[in-house]
Amino acid sequence: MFAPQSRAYLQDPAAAESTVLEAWSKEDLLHRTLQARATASPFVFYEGPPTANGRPGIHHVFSRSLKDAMCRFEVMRGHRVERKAGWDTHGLPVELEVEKQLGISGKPEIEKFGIGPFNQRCQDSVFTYKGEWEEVSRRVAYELDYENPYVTYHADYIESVWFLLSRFSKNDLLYRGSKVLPWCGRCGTGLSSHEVGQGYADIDDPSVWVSFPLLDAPGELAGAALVGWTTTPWTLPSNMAACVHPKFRYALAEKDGQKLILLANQVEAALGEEAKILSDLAAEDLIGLAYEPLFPALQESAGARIVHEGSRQHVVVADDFVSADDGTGIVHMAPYGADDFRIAQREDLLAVLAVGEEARFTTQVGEVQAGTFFREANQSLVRDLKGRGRLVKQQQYRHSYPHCWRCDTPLIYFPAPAWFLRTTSYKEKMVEQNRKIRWSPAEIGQKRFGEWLENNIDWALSRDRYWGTPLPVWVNEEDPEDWVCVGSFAELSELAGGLPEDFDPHRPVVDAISFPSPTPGKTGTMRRVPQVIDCWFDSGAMPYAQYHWPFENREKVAEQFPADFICEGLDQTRGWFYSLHAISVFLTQVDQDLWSSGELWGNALPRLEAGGAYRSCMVNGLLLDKDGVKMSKRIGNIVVPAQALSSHGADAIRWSLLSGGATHLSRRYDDKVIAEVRRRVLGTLTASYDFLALYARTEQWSPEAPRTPREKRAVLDRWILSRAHAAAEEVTTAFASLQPSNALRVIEGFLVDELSNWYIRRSRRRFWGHEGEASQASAFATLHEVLEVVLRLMAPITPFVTDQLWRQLGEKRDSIHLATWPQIDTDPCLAGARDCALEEAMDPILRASSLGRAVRERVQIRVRQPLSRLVVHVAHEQDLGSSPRAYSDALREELNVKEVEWVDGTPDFLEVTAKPDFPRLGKRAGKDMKALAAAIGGLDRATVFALQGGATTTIMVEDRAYEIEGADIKLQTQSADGLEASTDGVVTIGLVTALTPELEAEGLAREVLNRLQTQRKEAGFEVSDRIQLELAASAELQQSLAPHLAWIAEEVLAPNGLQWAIDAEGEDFHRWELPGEQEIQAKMTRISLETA
RNA sequence: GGGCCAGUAGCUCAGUUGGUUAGAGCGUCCGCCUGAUAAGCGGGAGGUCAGAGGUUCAAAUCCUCUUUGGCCCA
Repeated sequence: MFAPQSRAYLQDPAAAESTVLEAWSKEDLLHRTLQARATASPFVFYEGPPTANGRPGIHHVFSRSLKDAMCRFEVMRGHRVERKAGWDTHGLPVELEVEKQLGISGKPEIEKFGIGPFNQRCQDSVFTYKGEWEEVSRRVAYELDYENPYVTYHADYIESVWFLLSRFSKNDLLYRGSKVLPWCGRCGTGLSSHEVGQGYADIDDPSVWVSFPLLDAPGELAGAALVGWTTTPWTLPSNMAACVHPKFRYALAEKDGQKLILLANQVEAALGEEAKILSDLAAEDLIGLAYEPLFPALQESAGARIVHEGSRQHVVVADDFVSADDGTGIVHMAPYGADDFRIAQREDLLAVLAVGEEARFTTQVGEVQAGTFFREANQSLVRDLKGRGRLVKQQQYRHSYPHCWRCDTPLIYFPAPAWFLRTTSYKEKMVEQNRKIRWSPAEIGQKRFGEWLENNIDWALSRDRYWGTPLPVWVNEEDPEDWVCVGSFAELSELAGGLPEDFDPHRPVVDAISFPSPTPGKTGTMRRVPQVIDCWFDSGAMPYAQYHWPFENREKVAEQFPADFICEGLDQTRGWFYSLHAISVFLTQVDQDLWSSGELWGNALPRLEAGGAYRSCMVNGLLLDKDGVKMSKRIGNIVVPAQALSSHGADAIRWSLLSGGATHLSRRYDDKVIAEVRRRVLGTLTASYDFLALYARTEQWSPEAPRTPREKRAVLDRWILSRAHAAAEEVTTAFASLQPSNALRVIEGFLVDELSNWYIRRSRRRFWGHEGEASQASAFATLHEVLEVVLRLMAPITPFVTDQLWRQLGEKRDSIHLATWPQIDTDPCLAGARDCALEEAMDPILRASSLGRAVRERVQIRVRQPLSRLVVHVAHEQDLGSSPRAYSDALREELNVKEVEWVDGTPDFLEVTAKPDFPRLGKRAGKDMKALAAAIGGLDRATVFALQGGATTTIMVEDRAYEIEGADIKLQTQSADGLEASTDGVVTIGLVTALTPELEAEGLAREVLNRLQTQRKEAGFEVSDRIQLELAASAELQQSLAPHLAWIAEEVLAPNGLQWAIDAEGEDFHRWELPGEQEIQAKMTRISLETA
């Protein structure tokens, strides 16, 4: 108890923290915390699973500190917070890493290697950095249960995912379609967007303007042709429609007797100067018109593939994706493009491909033979069109085009078969449910996430990959429309007549399972589709799959759903935030069949709360380096968590990450800022504790000592307790409203300014008993209580140092993390401690002392020199809840004056002017405000003071009368002559600076005392050591000091008084200069307690 | 190209429902204090609140446009 901590902690925080960590693991703190809250109401937290095949970075420390702080806060508030860890283990990044390890690349090589061995490698690799993750988590005190994590590749987890998919299927929300992917024909695979991003290169393509003669066009459009523009002539055989922008204006132009239609401002660029504009057209004039196809209908040729059945073809449609910047404002549409495909579905267009998965033509088109590589067809297609008079213009066009990052082959955009979830069918429910989520910051939910939901498109669920949850869909070989989505291993076992022992649902085991069609009247074998599912679905399924719901733990999930709180990075908006939301809204609000009977497979199925998967969501921004540059391996500005933690300690890092700026903004990580936090915040905290501990030790104060009732404590004590109450209230609000950085600001202000720099500094003498025993007891009790409050307020943020200090504040204490939060209405230290009147009264004191120091500096009189009198005037003093005059002593000591004089009425040394209270009068006066402000500014001194005394006055603005009372004005005081004065507009002080010989002598005495105290410290004496003291000085100085010798002796703990030395020549004598060209010498020796 | 966010002192950031002296920390200069602080305190200098326009008696705050940066999407 009360061992010093500050020095050790600041010098080597990592060492100090490791001691605490050892204690936690010895005490098994995590489990004891859960046990202590076993019957408490749950606060549900979901851990967003990280991928363990990448190393943890400092940005993970950021989000983990946030999550941990919020959870610790809720635990202290009395909730049970289960913290199940989780690992995201599937997906492309894992596969790419394994490909790199194996030195292979691309799907053909993976299949050559074998899907089984490949997936085994994936599974082995996903926990490569698991140990590092756990260590970083442990080291930053991210309290998480790593013993029972959920793992997305575990069979149980996958089975839950299958169940959810089968529910989508049973609600007819799972369907097969096509998805346009960037596709490499050589590798035979789709590429993810980040792969595409790696492979852009400049390429020359023909840029062609092609005419589409209208069929059966009305009026002046008869005989006219649309002009479409494209840089991919190879897509023209698949042309299915022409698209205009619904808001653009088009022109009917004439050139060489041909009537052509295109954007008005592109006429000259496309057709040349000789073209004439005949008339202006709106998009509506064109929409729905049919035109002559460019090539014979593809659907009739063998080898072409229909990717979207539709009843319309070769018509004009409209969409606002059309750009006016290049081209003609009329876009040729073919099924090789995401926009094109989307519009084809909406407009019921027939979409037919002439190019297949190998990026080669699959059918003959004109001179182009089947088997031609797509780009090589460009030239002959253009020649063909030219020959038929359909080519309006041609150019070469250099542009940036995506290439396969593996083999440099130009990519095509290609509609591949894919499975979708029809999320659009319940979009409104998702939007509505989102409004109930508490977002921090709110605008992410309303805007970024909300608008993303508004523009929801069906979830493209399938991936043509290997390492992932297999899509549990089996299709009849003979009839593609006969398919089934399997919802459990038992169901699969029943269909397939048994499963292998220790069934691993991954590929390729699952691919081998086939069974006869279960559909009555159907023959044929059911085989699994080759795809796996988007791993975002895996992680979005975690509320259920982490407990193998609904196969097990039904009650548990009912309790642990939804989450009260989740917290992840901004990049999760379209990731985890969405997948959690989409699945939960479907399951709890769309799938009524599931819940209608209240049971499943004969066992009770507790209904989950209808709605989203989380009630509140905190979003954090990116972490940049100290110069605001994104961290990347390439630049080498990565901050390695282990290094940062060992040099600064976790507390300082946690504090600085949580304190700066709004959490959702990207922020910088700077070592200097963290070192500053360590000094300013943690240094002040430990020093405040050390102060208490030092005097508790030397004065033998015990926390068990009877406590002075609060009403009998000194006003300063009651003031700091009241401030602690206010701080606790604000901190609680900040945490509860998901704004932890506000909490830190409040704590810092309270700790540094109010507790350390005012309360402790002003109370020091009381601790060593100079103000009497009652005052000492009151001070000890108060500081002990306030430290207990501030430690608990900080515990969620800086869990190490707070626990370490907490355990020092009493005998054999348990961890602070098992303590209860300082609730303002129930905490014994805080309940009823708020005294606003007292706080109001302290404010002028703080202002006056600040002003007083400023005046002393201006007139160059140091604070050690006593002055006779301080005059203070406080504007509106009578409106304060209690009088600041109660703190006269604090002010007197702080400014070292003999007397504080409080003046009221109309003090002579003040000039005073009035200003209107704008918020108050603005509402009343409105447009007259300016005139009224001028009139108030012109009020004379007598009137202003009269108003302060309760009188009223009437001010006319034109013919409107305004009755003005004291509360309507604010005083601006300025000091006049007579005193050295200063003002901040509220408090005005005057300092009498005249020095008498007595004051000068006392000033000298204090100089001497200061030198002696400094010497005591330099000599390494304990604060309670008694000393023997010999002094030497001139006769003149001896005379000046004479009246103060007893006082000096008392202050420096020299029980035998001061002796004047005859001979001060020895080495033991120190010599100091004093103001006034005086000097003094002293010899100091420690004496034992017995002789004292 | 679209959406969202941000731009306040040299740096990092506060700034409430619009209210008239725009604050803090760091840095810098000057001074002070110390029987808690590898510290601390006070003061000075430092601001076109990114720019322009608008609404209002009153704008850092609300609206529009411009501009710069970040993130997401295409």
